[in-house]
Amino acid sequence: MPLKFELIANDLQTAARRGRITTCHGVIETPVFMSVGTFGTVRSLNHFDLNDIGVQIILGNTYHLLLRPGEETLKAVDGYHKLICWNKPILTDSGGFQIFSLPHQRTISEKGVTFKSYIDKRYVRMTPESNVAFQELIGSDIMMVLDVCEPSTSSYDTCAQAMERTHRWAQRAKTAKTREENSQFGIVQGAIYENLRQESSQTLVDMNFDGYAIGGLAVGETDEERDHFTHFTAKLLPEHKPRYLMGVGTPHDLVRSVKAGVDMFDCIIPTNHARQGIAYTFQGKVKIRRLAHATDTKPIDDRCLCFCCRHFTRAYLHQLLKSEEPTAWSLISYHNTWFYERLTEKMREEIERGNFASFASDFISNVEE
RNA sequence: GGGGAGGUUCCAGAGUGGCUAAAUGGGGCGGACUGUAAAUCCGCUGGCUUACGCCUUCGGCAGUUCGAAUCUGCCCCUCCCCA
Repeated sequence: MPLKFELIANDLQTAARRGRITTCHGVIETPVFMSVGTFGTVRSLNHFDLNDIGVQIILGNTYHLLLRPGEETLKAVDGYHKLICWNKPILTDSGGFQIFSLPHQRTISEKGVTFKSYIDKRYVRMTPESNVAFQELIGSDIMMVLDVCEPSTSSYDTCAQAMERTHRWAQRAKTAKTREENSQFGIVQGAIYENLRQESSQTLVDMNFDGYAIGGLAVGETDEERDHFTHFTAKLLPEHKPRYLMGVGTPHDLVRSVKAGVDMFDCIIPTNHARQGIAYTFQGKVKIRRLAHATDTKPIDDRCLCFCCRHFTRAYLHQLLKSEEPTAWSLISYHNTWFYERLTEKMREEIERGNFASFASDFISNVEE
């Protein structure tokens, strides 16, 4: 059966809402942050870590999985959940973003896209239909349609054309879908043009997807534009379906976007920035590589209850980072993922308590970005 | 005591008459990263100045030269080998 989305509470002062998504692989409490696990693992964390942290759902990427392990392996092992030994929900991105963002050779036509594999240089073809078939083979709980992503700073005409193609591809993906248990989300495009966002939302809503993503943000626009278009687009999406803001973002982005009525997020920031030594806390960002932390015997955050903060000091993490020891990346990734999880958990509680607006404004004004 | 090597900007270490405020690393400081080809990338790092530029730097002192981190003499200091 397709996913079920229930609204548990609506904030009275903002568009924030508290919801619950039920999939074949379990329940997801929203707002939710989804950890990015492109290749089958949230980089430098293992499944025990993810379970301890309380990670509810991870992302996979159709583009990467098509190149490796590929169709044959996934068929042989009976899907991605089994391959990666993960029995909670998985959302798969279609790869639209990779086709847009990777600097390799590719040609995009109405039929689909052909690109050169960065692994073995072979040419790979992908159509909206083959993309769905592959995501069904993956066994994704939530499949994203193949979209056309443009930098948000592109011209109106470019963005309009990308959006229109995204719509046609969305319809084809919808038609190609054969399995009930793999839900499917449409992706709203339209860059930073209100009328395009409006048209895109309406068109996709008419196609009746299981949920809707706001795509094409965090690809070149300013923070203000991103915030504006998140609010603007979220409002256009149906109340009774999950809303997913793709690829976003910083802790501030999350709080602002929940306020706008977004239910789902994913972002590489907590794990990617962890590898650069950046730790996130309710007191702001901490750059562990700074000399100031070389002898700092405090944890990243002395109020944090995560494994890393309960056992290790900034001085130790600093030492590990300077020594390029992978343990640093795991520990800080652990902490950051824990922080994102606690942040979204906190937002869920505050929405339920009817206190979200004040929490959000405190967070935005007091926590250093 | 005899023989040898060397002292360069925070560190290591290039440079061995002008293109040198001095390569390259490291360290430090700052920045970027938002649907992960990221263990990545980009600045700055003697002083003053917005800048042009000026001033002070290559162990010390004294020379040679139009010009010296680079050549000469003396001095100081390190290290290695042999006794």
